[in-house]
Amino acid sequence: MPSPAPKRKGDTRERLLEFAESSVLEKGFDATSIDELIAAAGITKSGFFYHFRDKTELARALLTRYIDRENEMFDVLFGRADELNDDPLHGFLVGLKMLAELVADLPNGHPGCLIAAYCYQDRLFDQQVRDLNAQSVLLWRKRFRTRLDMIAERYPPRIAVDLDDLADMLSAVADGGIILSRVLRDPMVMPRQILLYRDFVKAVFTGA
Amino acid sequence: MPSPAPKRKGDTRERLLEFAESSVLEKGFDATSIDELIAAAGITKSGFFYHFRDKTELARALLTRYIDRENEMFDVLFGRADELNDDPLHGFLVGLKMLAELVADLPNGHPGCLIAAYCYQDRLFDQQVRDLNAQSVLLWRKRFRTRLDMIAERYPPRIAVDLDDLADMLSAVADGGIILSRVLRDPMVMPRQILLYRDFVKAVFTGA
DNA sequence: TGTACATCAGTGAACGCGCGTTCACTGATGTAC
DNA sequence: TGTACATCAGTGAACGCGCGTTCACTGATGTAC
Repeated sequence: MPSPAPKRKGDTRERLLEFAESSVLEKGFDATSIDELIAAAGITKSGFFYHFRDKTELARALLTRYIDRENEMFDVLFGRADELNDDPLHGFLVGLKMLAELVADLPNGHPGCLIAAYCYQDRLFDQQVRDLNAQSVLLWRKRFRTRLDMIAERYPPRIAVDLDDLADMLSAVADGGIILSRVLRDPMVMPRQILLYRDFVKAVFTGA
Repeated sequence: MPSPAPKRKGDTRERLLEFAESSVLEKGFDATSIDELIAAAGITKSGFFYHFRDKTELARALLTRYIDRENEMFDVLFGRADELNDDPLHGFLVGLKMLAELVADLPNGHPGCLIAAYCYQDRLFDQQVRDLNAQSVLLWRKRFRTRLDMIAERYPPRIAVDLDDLADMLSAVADGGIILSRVLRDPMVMPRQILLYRDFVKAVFTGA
């Protein structure tokens, strides 16, 4: 039953975060002014400070929201891939393909990685934010490392590589691919890099 | 013969660029104030505007300087690698190893890629800067693509990959590796990613 | 059911500071004749 | 060699605007009894 559009609680805050995220990815955190956010959201400045104690709280909220969303995306994606395959290697390869397609289907290309954006504005943030950043990258390393261990059990690697490095490489290729796509204004570069990483993983464990 | 330290022309400007570059890589362009640059260089604000018409001219100068330096670095590096090897594959592999060692030897890790920093502050810059950015990435693609073509002539690829993508992957892995290194505060992550890319190239052309 | 109070989601006005930029000026060095 | 002028590498003071932040206040909704 369709709820009759009640004044949704937390809606304004969510909209502020939404505007802020895309602005931060395009101009950086410092250049994202509170004025432009409230203009977009249609409230006054004091309204902003009702939702966020100060600008650094916005930074934190933005980052945790991003990390949570990204983790959920990986859960769903590789979860679905595993439902279709009970072989860990094939599940991973299918998941990577789905990831590439997901990004390829975005009309304007990947909107950008907040971790990367924050990383190049490091000094603007406090230790808490920097730690959140590091933690999330380590979590992805662990996530993919676990997966690679499972694969290596059944498929002894044909190429001797460090599996932590191979796990990291997905993050690296993704972040690097996003940068290339944005700079070249070619949305397809990033998904093609993901597929190239996929070729590498296949080569490591199957020799082709 | 040691020259008696004449008042070096262009010295102040160069120092301004030096301070600016490291500040931009740490905080971003917008958060890098002219005040902090002149404080570091020991001149007044008007002195800055003698060297640069406005802040966007600083942005341009910073970027062209960075691109030129990076290109020269690649010339020297792969030039030396080729002197030691007349096989194009081995020359490339040696060059990649030298690149990894170069970065591994930096005491504080890689200082960051200006292309990436600018990319995440896109909206702050004019079309000229964005075009410079894109051009330099295309130049690296071409540089490495040419190299890969030479290799492919002698070593028919064992793994079917697009050579433009494989060329791009070096940039992607480098930029992504820099981000991981910075976020994790582990300088070795980036060189290890370069070496992993090296393993992939070797696998593509030799099957191991 | 009515009343009292609390909470939610803001408004409106004011603040001071830092920022990029402009302008008229200057003292030392270089160049033409 | 001396003089006139030009260029180089800045100085010093002032500008206005935008920024993040604060503070007292408000009108609508929710909750206790």
